[in-house]
Amino acid sequence: MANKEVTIKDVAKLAECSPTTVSRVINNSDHPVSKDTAEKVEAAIEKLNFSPNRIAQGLKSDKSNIIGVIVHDICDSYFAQMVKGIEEFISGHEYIVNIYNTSRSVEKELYAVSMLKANRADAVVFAGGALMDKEYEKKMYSIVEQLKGQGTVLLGVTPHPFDINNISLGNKKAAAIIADYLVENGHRKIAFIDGPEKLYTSYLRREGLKESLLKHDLDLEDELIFPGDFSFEGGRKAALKLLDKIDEITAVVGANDATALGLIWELNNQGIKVPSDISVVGIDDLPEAKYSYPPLTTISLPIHQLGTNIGKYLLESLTSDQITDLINIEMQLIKRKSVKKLG
Amino acid sequence: MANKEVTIKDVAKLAECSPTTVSRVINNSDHPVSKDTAEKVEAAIEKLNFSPNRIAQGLKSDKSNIIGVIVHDICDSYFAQMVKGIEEFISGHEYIVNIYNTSRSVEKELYAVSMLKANRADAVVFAGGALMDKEYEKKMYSIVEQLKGQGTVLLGVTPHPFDINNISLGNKKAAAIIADYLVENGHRKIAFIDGPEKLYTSYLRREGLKESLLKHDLDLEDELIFPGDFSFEGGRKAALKLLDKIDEITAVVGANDATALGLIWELNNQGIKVPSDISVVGIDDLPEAKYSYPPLTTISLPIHQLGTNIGKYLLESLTSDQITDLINIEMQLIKRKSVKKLG
DNA sequence: TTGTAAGCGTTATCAC
DNA sequence: GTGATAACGCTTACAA
Repeated sequence: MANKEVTIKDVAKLAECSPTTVSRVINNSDHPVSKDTAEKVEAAIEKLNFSPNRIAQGLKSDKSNIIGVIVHDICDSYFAQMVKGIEEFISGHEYIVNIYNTSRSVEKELYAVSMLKANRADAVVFAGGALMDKEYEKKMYSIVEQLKGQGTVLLGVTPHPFDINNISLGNKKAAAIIADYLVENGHRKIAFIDGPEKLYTSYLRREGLKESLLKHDLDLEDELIFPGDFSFEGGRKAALKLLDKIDEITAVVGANDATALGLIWELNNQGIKVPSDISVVGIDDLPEAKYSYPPLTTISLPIHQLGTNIGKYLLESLTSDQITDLINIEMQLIKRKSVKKLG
Repeated sequence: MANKEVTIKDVAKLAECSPTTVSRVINNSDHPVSKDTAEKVEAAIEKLNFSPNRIAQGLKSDKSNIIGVIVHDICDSYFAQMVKGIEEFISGHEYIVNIYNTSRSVEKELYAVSMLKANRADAVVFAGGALMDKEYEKKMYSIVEQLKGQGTVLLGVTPHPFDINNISLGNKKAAAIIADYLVENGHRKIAFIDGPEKLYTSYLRREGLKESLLKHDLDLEDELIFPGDFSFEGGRKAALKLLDKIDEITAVVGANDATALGLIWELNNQGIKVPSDISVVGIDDLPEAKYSYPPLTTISLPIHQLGTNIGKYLLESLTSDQITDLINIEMQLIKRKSVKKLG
């Protein structure tokens, strides 16, 4: 910007009419405009390469056309998929998709939300899971309420500790399905590579596994829960720590696919065969999950489709008055080659 | 938005002063304000949870605080890295990072740019390579000129066919380094898996390889150039086509890492050993390149750092008057295990 | 069918 | 130190 901008006035002057008329033309207003003037206006717009200043329109209409998307890490395939889905749907409808990477830092989450508030975002998607942190909960609660006061459409993926519409991803259920499947295949001693410590999603997946195992009278022992961080590297490191207990266990569940993939890689690297020596399962079904050695058995959460659903939901909430459908995500156990059936 | 927004007037009323004074406080203006009133204003801001409407500020100051980033596909690790780098730097400075996925479609590229124009973006990064397409060149040229007229800061990664500041990634040089290395290792018959057809980056990498091979009196034969699309899947498909010629060639260059990785995977899958049966090289050095079987020899382009450099450059161009440094990217041959030294 | 004027929330200019 | 007022580019009553 900064330089000289073509405004509605310039168009009006060239078309020899008032700015009002120009406005009516560009907005296809139902207020009548004679064909003659309309054509003159169109011609002027064309000639001047005019496009209405959406900032100004936004100020007037009390809409920013900004949709904030808060993720933990766009380099994580999981988030990239989701963001892409959202963007596909939303950005084609003249919205600005504004992303924030927070690295699961409380500070950055708060920063993102305050920016979004200051920019009067029309909608905000909390695409990353909630943080289990007192400060996060308290301050987020407050600012989210302010956002609501502004009329912002809010949507969370997985539960969040403030009062917004949350899409359930069925994290507990996913882990439960895995537990059942593993037990069904004769596994009794199962280890778990955890997700990020403060992340609620980690908690849900861990507890889901624990609870379901308990139903089979099995324990997820504390010393078989290894720390992780939802990353490939985290999975690799966990594999190294797992080595000590490798003879005690027959299967490992990674808190997500990235973890499971890193796990498999390092296990292979250490000469341990998957699944003959040990079985591995993940959650997410990332595109790369089918290309590991062996291909990863996992739970598919259709993340990209979730993204487009989110986009659709937002668009409906923002523009139409009809009640929008709930968003349902169907998960599915994808049986590939990383689990062995035990005698 | 839509509901009731807290404005500077509300703050003024509560602090018993004029909006002007409030404005001076929130902007740390050098215009004097008594300590007393300043405190009352601060208190009122606190109490009302006021944050200035950046849309309105933008209208006034002729700045949108929007930085557009146009990529081909955010799910592509290459772009995810770059966007993350840009976002890290930029978004912390109160800018809105607005991304567009264009899937290398002329239409979507144009759409993105016109949106960015309408939103009076302060800066636009053409993060994806240029398309080799007449319509793209012509229409882009026109709208880019309009953007320039608005004072938008423009930056291209790799050359673009319109007059903007472009960062050279050294695509030709990267391919040349690979050619030299392969020849040095005794390879004479080399195949190439191409990138997307209309993409200028593909052209550069292909020509770089061709030219450098020629210096060694070697030919990159047309029938040894296989189509690809910069994706893992594309690499896999190419591997299948390559099978026919497998006995003629000793090495394959993937136009990027994703391609090379897909190639290696499918080659393994077909029982062909890398590098003992055939050598494979990529370009980019994605994080995942070191985890293939065998780890991929490639050229490292520090994409994430490039992203932060871009962020820095934009910020400087936008805010400071001092001349900004050029952005230099150092490439490097990363020798891993996918190339065999021939007799 | 067209146009005038007020106002969206902010800030720069110019008084006082 | 403080505050009216106009203006940014646009839209929306309200007139004509």
